Amino acid sequence: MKKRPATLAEVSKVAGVSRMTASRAINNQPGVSAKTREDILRIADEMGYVVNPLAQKLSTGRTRIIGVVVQLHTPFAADLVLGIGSTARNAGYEMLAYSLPADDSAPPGKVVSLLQQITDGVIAILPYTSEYLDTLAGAAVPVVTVDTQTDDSPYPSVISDSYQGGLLAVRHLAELGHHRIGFITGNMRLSSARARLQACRDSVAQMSLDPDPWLVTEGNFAQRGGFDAANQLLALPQRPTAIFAANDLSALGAMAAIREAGLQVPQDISVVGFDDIPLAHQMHPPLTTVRQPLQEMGRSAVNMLLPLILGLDLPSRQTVLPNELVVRGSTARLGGSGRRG
Amino acid sequence: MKKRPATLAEVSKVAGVSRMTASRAINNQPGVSAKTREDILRIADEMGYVVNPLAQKLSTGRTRIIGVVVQLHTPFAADLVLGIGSTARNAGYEMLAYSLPADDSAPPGKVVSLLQQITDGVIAILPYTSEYLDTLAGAAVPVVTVDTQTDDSPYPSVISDSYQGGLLAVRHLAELGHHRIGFITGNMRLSSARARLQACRDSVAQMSLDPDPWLVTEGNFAQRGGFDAANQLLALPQRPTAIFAANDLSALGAMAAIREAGLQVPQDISVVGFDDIPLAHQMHPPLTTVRQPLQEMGRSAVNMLLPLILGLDLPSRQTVLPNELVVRGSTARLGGSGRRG
DNA sequence: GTGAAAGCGCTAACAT
DNA sequence: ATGTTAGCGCTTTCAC
Repeated sequence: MKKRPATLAEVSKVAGVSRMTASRAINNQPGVSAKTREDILRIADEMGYVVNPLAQKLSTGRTRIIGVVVQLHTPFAADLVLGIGSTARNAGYEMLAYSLPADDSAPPGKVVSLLQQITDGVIAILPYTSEYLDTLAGAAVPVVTVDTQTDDSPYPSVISDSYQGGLLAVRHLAELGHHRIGFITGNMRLSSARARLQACRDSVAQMSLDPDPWLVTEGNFAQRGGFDAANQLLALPQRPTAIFAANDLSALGAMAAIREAGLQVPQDISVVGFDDIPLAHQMHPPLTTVRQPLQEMGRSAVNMLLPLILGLDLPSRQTVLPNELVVRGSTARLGGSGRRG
Repeated sequence: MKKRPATLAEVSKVAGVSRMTASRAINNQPGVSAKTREDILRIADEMGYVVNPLAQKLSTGRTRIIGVVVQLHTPFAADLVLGIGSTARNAGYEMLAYSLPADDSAPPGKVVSLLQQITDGVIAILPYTSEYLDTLAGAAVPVVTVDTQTDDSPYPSVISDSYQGGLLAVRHLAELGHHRIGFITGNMRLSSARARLQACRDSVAQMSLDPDPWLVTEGNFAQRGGFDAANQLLALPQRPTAIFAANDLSALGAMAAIREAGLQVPQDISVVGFDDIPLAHQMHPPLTTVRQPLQEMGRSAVNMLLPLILGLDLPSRQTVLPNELVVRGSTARLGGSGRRG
């Protein structure tokens, strides 16, 4: 227990060379004879030597660590971090995550400066309410943001295409024969919510679906909002045969409302969500939804960050990834009695 | 963009004092006149100065950062990390998380040495299959483990009391009038699974429940295992009126099996799980289950780690936290037709 | 091919 | 109350 790790100086001493030679050997740099190098490597290994990235950073400014700022208890966090971590590792970087507290209480400046002193670059996955964005501008290391909510970050960023995802959802319902489709919006302050709604509007026009404005109800991306909005839809003189909720949480709320009204999903009403949270496929029936490619988004973020770290220019400041429709049991052909058709 | 953060030397120069004086002022150490201190702090603030924890570590061996090793995509991770993070912050520490890859591919040695060079102490939340434990023994910084699975870590650790939790579950069912209770075990390699089973056995004996050995079926902590085990139970000549599954995933599997058999939860069979995963309260009916106090476990881990960091002795090497029964809709009074009684 | 010197940003220990 | 020296572990630069 508690034995200090070996230092370069110790290794070089045992090997009978200078620290520099040892450093060169260990970092695979030229200027060391094959034999010397081999000896040094063997000794270093025996002594369990591992470079101290901090000392390295102090000296060279690099640690080969990338930092992630994220609220870990957020539904998207796990998959994004997974994508980031594995991609980083493949590129020879390690990843360290800083989890923002739920209450926005951590001084943004502190977090960023902490991270930039440890890492070579930062990927920020930000709660949309945060003012961290401003602080990021002053960072000494490159920053890439991943945005699951607003779709309009001013920073080099990775987003998914909410509009395209909305299209996917509505088209799926239309193909099942639905033409009276209710829509539950998200928090309209977020551009993702607006994009999803716009996709609906455009689809309604292009596919000549029922244009009744009452079919658009306002949710807030929360379960309760979905529940209330669905109840409004169900109370319409002519209720919709399908509902597209702007996110899965709203969709769950909607399904609850539908059940409480004595109706069945998907027999009486089809429901589509957006996000594919883990819960989605565990529901009864499992939820048809639009999935953001979270792991891919994480990977893309790393792939944008690495060139920046090396001081290279970025081909484009924004990577937009397409969403994917995941068809499950909550949608069925209009009038069909079985699952889906 | 990209402006290097201010250094202590720069601040002290502007303030017209030596670096030491500035250092003392900024670190709230004695030996600086009130006025000088105030000036320095103001200037530091204006210049946006923040200590470089790496340099600090190099010099003092401390960073006031604690590290967490965890698989972030694991169900318990989020809550544990939340508890760790907030407690650490309250104590004036920051938290950085290293996420273990799913495939056990990260060389344990590297991870630990990386972390110990950046942090003052490490909290390890380990996948039970890992050999990280061995490596932790050689760490240069104190290590505390949080164990949601095995209940028997050789390190200073925080665990929850599986035996007590099992008692809670069975007693609840017994109080509802059930005396023929089926049990679905977990992966018996894990002591948590063994403790939960033992709690059942002891309860059966003490509460004079039906001792039929066929009522104990083997699961594996996975949904599929729960499904299969439940089918065995349902096939018994005299099937149980209640099932206690060793974790929520198994319980979900069991509920699916029950539904497929044309029976209803809780009217025909009550089901209790263990863990209180987020899904549990979203099920239909929502699952009655035993909850591990994850955030508290995180907090306890920090509270164990901090004294160790300061070189103090620990009152006890293991903190055992009680679990809590969360009664929801999946359990009902035997014979009662309504929800629960 | 190898080594000595200097410095990254900071602080403990020892002056003054 | 303040400053000076030395050194944490490493690498860059320049000399040999």
